[in-house]
Amino acid sequence: MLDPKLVKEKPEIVRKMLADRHVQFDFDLLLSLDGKRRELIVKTDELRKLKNKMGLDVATKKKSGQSADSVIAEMQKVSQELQILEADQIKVGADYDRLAMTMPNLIHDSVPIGADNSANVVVRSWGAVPKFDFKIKDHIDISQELGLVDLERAAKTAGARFYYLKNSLVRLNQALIHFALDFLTEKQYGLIQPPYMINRSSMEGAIIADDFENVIYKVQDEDLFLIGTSEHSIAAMHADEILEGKDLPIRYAGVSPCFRKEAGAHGRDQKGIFRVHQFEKVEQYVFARPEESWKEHEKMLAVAEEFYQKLEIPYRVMLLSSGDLGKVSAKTYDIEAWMAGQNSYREIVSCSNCLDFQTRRLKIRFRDKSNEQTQYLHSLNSTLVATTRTLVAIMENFQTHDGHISVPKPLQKYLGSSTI
RNA sequence: GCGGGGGUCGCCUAGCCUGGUAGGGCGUGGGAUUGCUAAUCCCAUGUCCGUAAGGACCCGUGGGUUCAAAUCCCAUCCCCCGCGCCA
Repeated sequence: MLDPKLVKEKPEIVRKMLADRHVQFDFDLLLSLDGKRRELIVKTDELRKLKNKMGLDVATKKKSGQSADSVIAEMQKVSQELQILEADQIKVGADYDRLAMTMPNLIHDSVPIGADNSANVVVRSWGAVPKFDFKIKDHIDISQELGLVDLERAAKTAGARFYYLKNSLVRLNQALIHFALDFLTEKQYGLIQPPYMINRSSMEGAIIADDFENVIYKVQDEDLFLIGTSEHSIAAMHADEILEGKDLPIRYAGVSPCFRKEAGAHGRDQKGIFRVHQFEKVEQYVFARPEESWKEHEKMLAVAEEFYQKLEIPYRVMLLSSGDLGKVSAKTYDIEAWMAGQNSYREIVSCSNCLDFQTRRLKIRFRDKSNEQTQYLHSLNSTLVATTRTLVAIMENFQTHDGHISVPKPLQKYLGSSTI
């Protein structure tokens, strides 16, 4: 959610953002609702003032033994009038909120302007693309031949985009998680294993309405939703809190399964475990002071890059354009890993600065001294590792001529072997 | 799941029975006083609308009763204690 003051005072900034993002949004309606909303606030406030004054009058009269009947009769009228006006105010307020909650975040100046991902910019590349002196396979073939994934049976029991991991791939999956947690622990991140289901109001803090349709699974008959990432749980964790400035920045390493509908992804990455409804992820989530969030953003990206360098997975860093940017994010870097079997770079990390967009929705503020004005924090999130996609990269890049997989060095100790 | 207790403006707490401006303590900031420190005293310390003056809102949440609700009634969420069930 954007600062209502900014929306009112500098609408041209919002209009430019909407144009740059190429989103449909009825901003004029929002402005007119905002005007109505303010107008009704003033009117009801005045009526309440009158009512409060009369109430006092009644109390004083009664105490001194005088009759308050005429004031009470008058108050009755005012109360009725107020009730009607209040109903109006609630309706307009709700309309405004509903619309305002769907408005995307501001865009940072450094973000390239463009309609879609074709305007994304390569920031840098790391690592040499591996060369093979034999005919390489993709992760589907490799995993089938080594008995590491069963897609057919998963289709039978759960549907498309599910999988049974088997044998050493189960261990490799766990090894990635274990390594990622050790890696972030060393960097002083606090470990968090969050609720995998959260209620609607918490979920609304982290995401925008469309996502409920396209990515989030709902639990039947309960006010509960399966998280699409631990980001959702962790964002809401400090809702309605005032944090102490001395504790900032707060850096969390979230670990959880992630559940995603993948609606609208029909036909893309249909087979294999690249795009699935469920996977494990270790996530970086940071609450920072506003003036420090851009520094933290670069830091999180650097942490993610270091992780893939340790795994020796070649990658490139992309800066997403305005049209490709997620709605809650003001700036996003993706890390795309080289995937030999697909002969291309594919997304494995998304690193975003959401500014005060999420914290404003969730009322997460801070201050240095208890009598100071509170400020909204900035929140940032970045993948450290989403296991299935990294498993794809490992299987494809580390395949050997005899049809096996060599295990990246940092994972060997967790796995207890150097090949699969 | 059942029975009992509870949720008050950063933290603690009074008020609820008996409806009528939410009071106190702590913390924090400022000021006064004081060789220094400490102690003491005064003021400030939530959200929203407003350029401001000012005003409204705020007692877990949502309804209801009433001229008027922190207070009475109903529903609901969460926490604590006991019982039951349970990996």
